[in-house]
Amino acid sequence: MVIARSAEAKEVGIPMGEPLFKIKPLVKKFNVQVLSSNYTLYGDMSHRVMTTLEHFCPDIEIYSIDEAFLNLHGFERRHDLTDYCINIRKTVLQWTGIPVSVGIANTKTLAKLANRYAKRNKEHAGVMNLIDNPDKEKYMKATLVEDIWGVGRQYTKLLTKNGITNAYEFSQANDKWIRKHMTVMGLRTAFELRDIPCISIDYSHPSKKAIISSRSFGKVTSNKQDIKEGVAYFTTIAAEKMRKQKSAATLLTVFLRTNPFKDSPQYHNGVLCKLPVPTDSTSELITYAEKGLEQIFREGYLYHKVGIMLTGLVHTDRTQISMFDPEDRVKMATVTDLFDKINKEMGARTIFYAASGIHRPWKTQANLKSPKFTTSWNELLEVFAGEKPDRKEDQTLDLDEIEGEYFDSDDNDEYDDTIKDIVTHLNPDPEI
DNA sequence: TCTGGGGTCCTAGGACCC
DNA sequence: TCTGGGGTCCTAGGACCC
Repeated sequence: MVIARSAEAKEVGIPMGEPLFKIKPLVKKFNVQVLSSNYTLYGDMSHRVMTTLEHFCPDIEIYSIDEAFLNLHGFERRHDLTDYCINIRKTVLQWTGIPVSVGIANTKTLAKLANRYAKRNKEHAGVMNLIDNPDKEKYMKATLVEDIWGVGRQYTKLLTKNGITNAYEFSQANDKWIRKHMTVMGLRTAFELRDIPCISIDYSHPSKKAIISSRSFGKVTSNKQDIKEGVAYFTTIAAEKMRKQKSAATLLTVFLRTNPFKDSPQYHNGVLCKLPVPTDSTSELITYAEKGLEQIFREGYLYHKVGIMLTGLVHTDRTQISMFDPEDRVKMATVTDLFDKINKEMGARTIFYAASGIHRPWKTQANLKSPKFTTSWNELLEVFAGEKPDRKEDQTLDLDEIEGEYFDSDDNDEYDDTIKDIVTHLNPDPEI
């Protein structure tokens, strides 16, 4: 499915949200380069960009993988803000190869608006300053309501119906009307467009309140075993993410559904499991997730997607224990720690619960994935002077092949010893 | 005739964001 | 053949408490 496009792809008419098979002719005709998403690579590059930005301004809110707000308050005394940001842009490009655009304004909403023009209009060189800008009203009038940060599809419909079509008109609309129809969120947006800051910059990295892990299957399946594996797999992923932010879950939701784009019989359902004691243990969570699945699974449907969600998150240091808890939590924590350490040092899924599947036939397709150039030794970019030497292994190894090599290798004894070494190194207690 | 005032927690749904 | 994944905030209503 198309989830991001370059300017060139937009130009030849590649639409957002279309499944690839529907746009094959366009792709062929214009030789459009198609890539499966590679979040490891994007995460690493994002981190490099953000680190670069911190050189210029320590007060930074990392808003998403590709956006950040910098608080330049006070910088105007020593710098021309536009020049300063042109320099930021230049440096990010030089250090990371990533082109960025910068919008400058007194509020976040206006900065986002400015950014749109910085990005689109070549003449602005990627930077656009709306502070004391004589053309500010002109730009606001040229911005459709649907392009305002905080105005989505539904509000666009509502506003258009009421004769409000651009950002300027929205900023001038009646407060009571906005409050009534768009709640305080809408009113905050309107205030921000009037240059009154209502959305503060959040420098803290608040921990997540919910963690979801779900995926569409590469192929629909009615096989309960596959679905059970999927549930265990997604639970593993979510639990690892949760442990990284030192949280434990009190609630676990399991959900599954058939393919809504098909004419086949439809079914979707979810169930919320209350955990007796907040936990971050993968094995315990898998147990509950499987119990949840038992409750909602129905035979005879072609399932397309399953997932789990962890909520009611509390800090691991502040969990309420139970007097009647049958589990040995100390032992469980030791196992979990070791599990995470091995996977951190040896690579993801070096050790995993068999419940989460080995071959995972239901795996999502990602046939066109780019290499993890910056985070995997096996996938480093190679540069050759002259002709490329003959090599057995291809540079863009498929994950399956990597796993295959690993497990099929003849020297399994050596492999076992390595594992043993690592385990004793990490935890010298022979009991564990 | 006339029936208070101030809270919490939970769930579901709706809007938005990247 | 084939249609993404992961989040946040706000509101309203029901059930309950003192």
